[in-house]
Amino acid sequence: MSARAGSQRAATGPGRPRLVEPRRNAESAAEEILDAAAELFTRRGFTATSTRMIAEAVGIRQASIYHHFATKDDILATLLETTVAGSLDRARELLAADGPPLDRLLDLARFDVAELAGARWNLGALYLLPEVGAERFADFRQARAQLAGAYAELAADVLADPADKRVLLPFRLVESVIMMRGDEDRGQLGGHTAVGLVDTIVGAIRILLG
Amino acid sequence: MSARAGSQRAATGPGRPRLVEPRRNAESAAEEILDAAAELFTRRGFTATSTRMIAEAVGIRQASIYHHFATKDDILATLLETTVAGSLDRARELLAADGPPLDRLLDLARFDVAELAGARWNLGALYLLPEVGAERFADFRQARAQLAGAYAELAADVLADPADKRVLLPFRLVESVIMMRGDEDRGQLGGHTAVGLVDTIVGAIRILLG
DNA sequence: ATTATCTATAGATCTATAGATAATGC
DNA sequence: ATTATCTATAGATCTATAGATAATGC
Repeated sequence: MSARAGSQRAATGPGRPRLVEPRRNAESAAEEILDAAAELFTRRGFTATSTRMIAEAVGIRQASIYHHFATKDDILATLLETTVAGSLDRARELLAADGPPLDRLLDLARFDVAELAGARWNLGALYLLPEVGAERFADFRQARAQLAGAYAELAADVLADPADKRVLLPFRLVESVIMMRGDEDRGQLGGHTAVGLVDTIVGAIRILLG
Repeated sequence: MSARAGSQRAATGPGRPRLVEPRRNAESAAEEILDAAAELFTRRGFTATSTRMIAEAVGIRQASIYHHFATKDDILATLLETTVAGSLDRARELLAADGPPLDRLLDLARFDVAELAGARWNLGALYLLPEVGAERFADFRQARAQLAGAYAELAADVLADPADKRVLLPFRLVESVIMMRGDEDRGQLGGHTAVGLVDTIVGAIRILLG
């Protein structure tokens, strides 16, 4: 039984062989492309990342990307949708659930912060790309607005006052992990790590609404 | 005395005349370019904004930009440095000042939040551009890291414990105005405005460190 | 003479398409 | 036959430079 480091895909299957063996942790060519794009889009930005760079990071030719995605926009749209989907499902469950609103809010916050802090790349940084303001990504923006709305609704229940402007803060504290990770990646978060700050952020939400 | 709407520059002076009259609120051609670039970089991003778009927003030809800035990078570097300089000066004054650390921290926070919320464009969004990670902008990143350090130092004095991880939160709460304004610009901040949240954010910092 | 603009363009991209090639699968 | 890759390239940019032009200032 020959061991292969990591979980790179086998280089077999239909189609003309690649010039270079697969090296990304991914289960399909499309996922190799998404993984490389996630790394590059979060580090360098969307427009500043060319399809050639993505292809080189995967180990295929630039044109081969277009067998899996019709446009470069579609790659970003796929990344945005898959990263928000899990949080939004969880938010809807917790909105409909019973129990103290504070517990449900902190549950949601812990889930999101852990995901943002622990993902292989700083996927939350995709939300901050200015290009996401384009009409093409309106569906994603709406999903994210619904997630923000769920945070506000739970917080309003905790405070028993929907007019209290503090209802907006839990979502923003969760988002702050994105900036912390960005600074961490550039070695500018002092001795801290985003992962080590999960409890601090969740604790801050509890204090603020207490 | 003939009135001229706004404070556009007069179209006189040395040099070949423009094809179109100045229309930006600015005191020099360089500042017209910076104003247009600030609007476009914050809305669309750096790489996605071409020098031609900036020139059209000013009312000059694309090549004319290069009489005032040697490269496109220099335009962004100028914007970054001018926006962080005021905060950093204030932070240094407050670090050296007497008085309760909490008062000084809240003073700094109020100053920064008000500036971020009230500026003509969402200049804070420039800090979030992935392109700012490039070596070219290392000076700016260092200045911003020093600002973050000033917040942490004042917060550590308030808590009388530099190891308390909450020292990192005031700076992040201030930054959250950038995201709020971004959502506001896209009509996704509900009925709120970033300006209307200044007191909420400063109040949250007080609660967290109390 | 100096200045700030203009026109024109070189050279380097970048996205996406067309069509060839080399595997597997039936 | 189907699939996934490859090579080649069209057409549209984009940044920056070269040099002409039309003002003011001395």
